Amino acid sequence: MTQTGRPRGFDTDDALDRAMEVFWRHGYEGASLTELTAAMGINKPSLYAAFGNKEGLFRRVVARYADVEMAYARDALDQPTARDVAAALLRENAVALTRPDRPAGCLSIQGGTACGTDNAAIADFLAASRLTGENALAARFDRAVDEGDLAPEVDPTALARFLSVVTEGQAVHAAAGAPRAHLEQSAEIALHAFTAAAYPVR
Amino acid sequence: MTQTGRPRGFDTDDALDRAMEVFWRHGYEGASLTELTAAMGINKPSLYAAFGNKEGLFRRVVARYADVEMAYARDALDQPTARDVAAALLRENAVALTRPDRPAGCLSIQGGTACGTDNAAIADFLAASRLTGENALAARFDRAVDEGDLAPEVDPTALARFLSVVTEGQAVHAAAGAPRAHLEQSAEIALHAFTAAAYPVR
DNA sequence: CCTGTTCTGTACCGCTCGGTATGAAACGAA
DNA sequence: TTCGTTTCATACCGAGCGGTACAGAACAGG
Repeated sequence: MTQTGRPRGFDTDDALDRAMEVFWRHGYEGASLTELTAAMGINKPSLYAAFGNKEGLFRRVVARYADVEMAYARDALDQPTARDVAAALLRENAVALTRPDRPAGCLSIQGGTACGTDNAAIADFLAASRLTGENALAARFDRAVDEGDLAPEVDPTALARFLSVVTEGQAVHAAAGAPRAHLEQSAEIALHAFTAAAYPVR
Repeated sequence: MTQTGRPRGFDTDDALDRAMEVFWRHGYEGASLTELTAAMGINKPSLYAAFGNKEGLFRRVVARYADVEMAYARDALDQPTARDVAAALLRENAVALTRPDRPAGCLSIQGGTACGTDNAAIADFLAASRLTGENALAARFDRAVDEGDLAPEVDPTALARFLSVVTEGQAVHAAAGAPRAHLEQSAEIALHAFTAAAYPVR
């Protein structure tokens, strides 16, 4: 069906990328519609027509963030061994959190760890989004047990949880201005720990 | 000097504790003066007379939080060895983040990881507050090197940074609703990693 | 008692927030 | 050209924000 009416004057993905940077830098509540529309180059009615409301825009932004900015986390799952998965994840995480052309830290943490009473749904949504990644990691380690890469006595979900904790801590540190080298240093120590826990007999 | 005038109708520390819970739960920006004064049982003019303004109140709250709620972190530094310090810190951290009579997580993270443009000073203040703890930890590990507890080739600040990353990640996880057992599980894995990094020759 | 000082409660300020009514502008179809 | 449809820009809405003016109430000292 050919669309009728006046054509949209902006590209949706471009607008989402501009909005992403604002949410990333200021969080859900800290990002005002004034600042969002200014960054996106559109007016409020256009935003509401395209995305419903502020929360709808945020959810679209987070979905795009997961697609584009978190690709390295999905790619890490393709590594051949559990140790390689952990290494790729932690190292790429340190790089992603300190990209000079992006705000420091992670949208999923910066976006809404602390939200007002009414916006508790935002914090829950982000927590669920992070949990999805953690579960994917646990599933990958389950597979590693099946493949004989990990010993049967190790707990795949515990390993995934530990890596999730470290990546989130890295994000907090990065948002506070920690340089990439510091994060990489911590990543290597965490990797030692992961190896010790994942390959106990050695 | 005996004070003149009408006596204050509320206890400062009690009021700070009530305000702490509100900031802890909703963050700096998410906590409105209406909610704060309601929880503290006072009116806005009393708040402004006693604490200056919202930011002044928050700084007093954070100072009290560090004194009262973070005592376990200072106590951990008194452990005899670096490994015992790390163990006490990580384990007590897991407990503190999931106390049933407190909001989940940590005020220092929940309070203001993401703040609006004008309140960037709040995020910086909290980051500096966390860095103080990290530096105290590094100083403790420096001492451990001097005492021969840690080998000269280990990097005390790197160890402190790693523990700081883990505790902050635990705080994020706890705020998302993770149970205490999950945090303790991750703490043990991190402790393995710490031991491997801190006592390499072994 | 009266006076000076400090605190308390009410009622209010300007401002910004998220969200919207409205009419003009820009297209495809006929 | 005219129409139906969709998006655009302006201007506005009620509500809640952080912060304050003001007058009365509660104390100590004289």
